[in-house]
Amino acid sequence: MNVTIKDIAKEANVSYSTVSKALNNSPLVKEVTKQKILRVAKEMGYEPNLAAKQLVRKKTEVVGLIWPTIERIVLATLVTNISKAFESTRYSMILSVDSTDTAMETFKKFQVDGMIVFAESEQMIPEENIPLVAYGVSGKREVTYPIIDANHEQAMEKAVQYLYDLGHRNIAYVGLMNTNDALQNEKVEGYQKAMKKIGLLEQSIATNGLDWFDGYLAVDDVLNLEKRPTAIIGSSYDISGGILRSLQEKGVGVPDEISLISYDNIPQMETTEIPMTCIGVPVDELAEEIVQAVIQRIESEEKNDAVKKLNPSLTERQSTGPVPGDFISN
Amino acid sequence: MNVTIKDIAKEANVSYSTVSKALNNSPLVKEVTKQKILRVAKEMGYEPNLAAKQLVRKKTEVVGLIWPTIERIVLATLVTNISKAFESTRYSMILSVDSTDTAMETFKKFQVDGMIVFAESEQMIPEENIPLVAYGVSGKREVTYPIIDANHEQAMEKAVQYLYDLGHRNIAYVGLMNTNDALQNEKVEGYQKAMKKIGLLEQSIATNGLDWFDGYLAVDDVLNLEKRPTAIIGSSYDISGGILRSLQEKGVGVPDEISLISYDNIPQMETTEIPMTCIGVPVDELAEEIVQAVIQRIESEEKNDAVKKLNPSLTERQSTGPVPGDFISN
DNA sequence: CATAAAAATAACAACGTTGTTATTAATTTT
DNA sequence: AAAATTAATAACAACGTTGTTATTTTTATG
Repeated sequence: MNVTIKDIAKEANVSYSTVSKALNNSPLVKEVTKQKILRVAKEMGYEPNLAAKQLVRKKTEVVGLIWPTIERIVLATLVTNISKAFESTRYSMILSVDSTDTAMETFKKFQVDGMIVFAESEQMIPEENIPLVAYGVSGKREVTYPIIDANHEQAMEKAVQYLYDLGHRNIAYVGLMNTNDALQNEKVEGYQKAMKKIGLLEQSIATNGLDWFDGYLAVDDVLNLEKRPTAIIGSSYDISGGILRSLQEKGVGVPDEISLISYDNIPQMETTEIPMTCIGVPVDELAEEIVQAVIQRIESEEKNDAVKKLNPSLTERQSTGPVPGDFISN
Repeated sequence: MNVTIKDIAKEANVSYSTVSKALNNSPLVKEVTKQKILRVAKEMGYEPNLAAKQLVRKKTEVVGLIWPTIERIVLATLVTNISKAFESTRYSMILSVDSTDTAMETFKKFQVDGMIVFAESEQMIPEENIPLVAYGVSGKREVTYPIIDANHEQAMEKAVQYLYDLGHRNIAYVGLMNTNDALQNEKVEGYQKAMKKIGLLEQSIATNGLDWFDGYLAVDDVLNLEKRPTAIIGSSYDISGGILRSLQEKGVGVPDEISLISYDNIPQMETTEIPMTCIGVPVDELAEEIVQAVIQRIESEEKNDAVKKLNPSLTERQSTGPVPGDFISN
C-alpha cells in the first residue's frame, strides 16, 4: 500500500488539503508547516498518484512520440535527443513503435496531452482532438497541424557554396535518386539547384539504397567520372561513412585529394575515421524545436498549422579542405 | 468535454452504476438493457477514462520496456516483436529510451504494472516493488528477478553439428572476441566448446567491432587461413551480411565453395542477397517468451527468479550446402 | 482590549470509475 | 393471491488528488 497525502496529514497533524498545498508549494501555507510536511513526506517515501492528479486536472503532462519505422537508425539519435529535451520541461515522453493508427489509439487511451509523429511519407494524419506536431517531409499538401522540417534546399546551397569558396569546382553528389522517397528527392534537387545557381556542372552518382555499403560502392563510379571531382557531398551519415572508407582503401587522400562533406548534422560525425564536415540542422536543435512546438501547441489555444523549415548549419571538420593544386582558379 | 458513464446513464435512462456494469459485460444486467447501453455508448462516442479506472482498480495494465541503447539496431526487431506480442494480451506497452534509472523513475510515476529491461551488461538492476523481467546476459550473479536469455552454447553446438553433418570439417567462426561484452564471449566459447566436443580444430577470426563492415573485412583473413574453411559461422546478422557481400565480390561461391551460417534468427535473414541459414532463438518466440514472463510475474504472487535459457533453432536456407568435393571424408 | 482584517488551516465537493450494499421489480412457490 | 425467492437496477462509498469555500487562529487597529 502506497503512502497518500492523507497518511502524511495524519503524521504531520494537519489536514490533507494543507498537505496538498504544501506539496504544491502554495503560498497559502506557512513556511514552517510547509517544511514540516515536506520532511514528513520525504520520510514516508511519498510518491504522488498520477492517476488521481490527472483525474482532477485533466492533464497528464505526457506527450507521446510515434515512431513507426524503428529500423531506420538515423532517427534513433533524434529520438534520444527529443527524450533529453523533454527532461528540462515538465512533460514526460513515451514512445510507441506501432503503426501511426495503433499508436494514436494507445495514446488516446493514455490521454497524453500531445503527440509527435515522425511522418515518413506525405501521409495525411487524421488529427483527433489531441494536439499534434509532425516531423518530416512537409510537401505541398494542406495540413491542420504544424510540421517541422529542415530546409534541405538551403542546406545544399550552403554546402556547395562552402566548397566553392574552398576553390572546388567539381563537386559530386552521392545519394539515392529518383525514388518516391520525398526526402531524398528534396536533397538531390537542392544540390542541382545550388550547382546551377553558382554556375557549376552537376555530377551525381545514384546509389541503390541508403546504407553504408551503398556509399562504399558508389566511389568507383565517382572516381570514373569524366571530370574527377575534388569534392563529394554524401547524402547521409551512412552513405558518407561508406564513401570515406572506400576512399581510404583506395588511397585517395581526404581532404588532400578529395574533400567530403556529409548531410546530417549529428555528433557521430565527429567520430568517423576522419572527422567529417557536415551540413544539416544539428539534432539537438532539431529536437529542441520539435519539443517546443508540441508544448506550444498544447499550451496555447490557437492552432497554428504552419510548416516550419529549420535552418541548417555547417560544421567544419577535417574531411574538407582547399582544392588541391597550386592556385585556385576562378 | 468527454462523455462519461453518467452522460450515458442519463441518455439511456438508467443509473450510472448500471452503465458501468453493462460496459464491463457484467451478468448482473439484463441483456436488453445491456444492448441499449452499449448502443448509446457507441453513439455518444464514449471512451473510458483510464485514470479513473486506474484510481479505483490500482492497476494500469501497462508494462514499460526499457531500452537504453537505442542505437543498437538488432534489438529493434525484438522491440517490434514484443510490441506485437502485447497486442493479443490485455496489456499495452510503453517504451523508454532513457537510462535504466531514469526510465524506472518515469515508469514508477506511471504506475506501470511491470517492466521489461534490456540488460546490456551483467549489471544488477535495483528492483523497486514493480515486477521486473530482464532480457540479456544471464551471467553468474544472483538476481531477484527472472532473466530471459538464449542458450548460446546450444546454439553454437547445433550450428557446428549441422555443418558437420553436411560434411564440413573446417569451420571458421567470425566475430568479436576477447572484449568484455559478455554476450559475444558466450558465443565464441560456445563455438570453441562445440568444436572440441565434435573433435574439430577451431579457427576463429576476430573482428574489430559488430558492424557490417567488420564482417566484410574479416573475409580476407578467413581466406588466408592455413586450412581454408568450407564453412563460416558469422556471429551476427550484420557481420554475416558483410561476410556474404565480400565472398560475393571475391567470386567465392556460396554455398558451393563456402557455406555460411549466421547467428541471430530474424526474418531479415530471408532477404539477404542469398537467403541465409541461421541459428538462434526466433525473435517472435523470444518476444512471446518475454511477454509471457512479465505477465506471469505481474499476475502471480510468488516471485520466481529463475534464469530461463531459450532453445535456439536452426533455419535452413540457401547459404549452406554440402561440403564441396566428390566425396565426404569421415 | 474588543474588533476588524489578514493569514493560516480545515472541510468538502469535485474528477470518472468500480464494487458493495440497498432497493425495487419480476418471478416462483405454496 | 400473499409470501418467499430471485433478478434487475439504483444508491453510494470508495480511490487520491486539486481547488474552492468555510472556519479558525493570528495579527493589526482604534
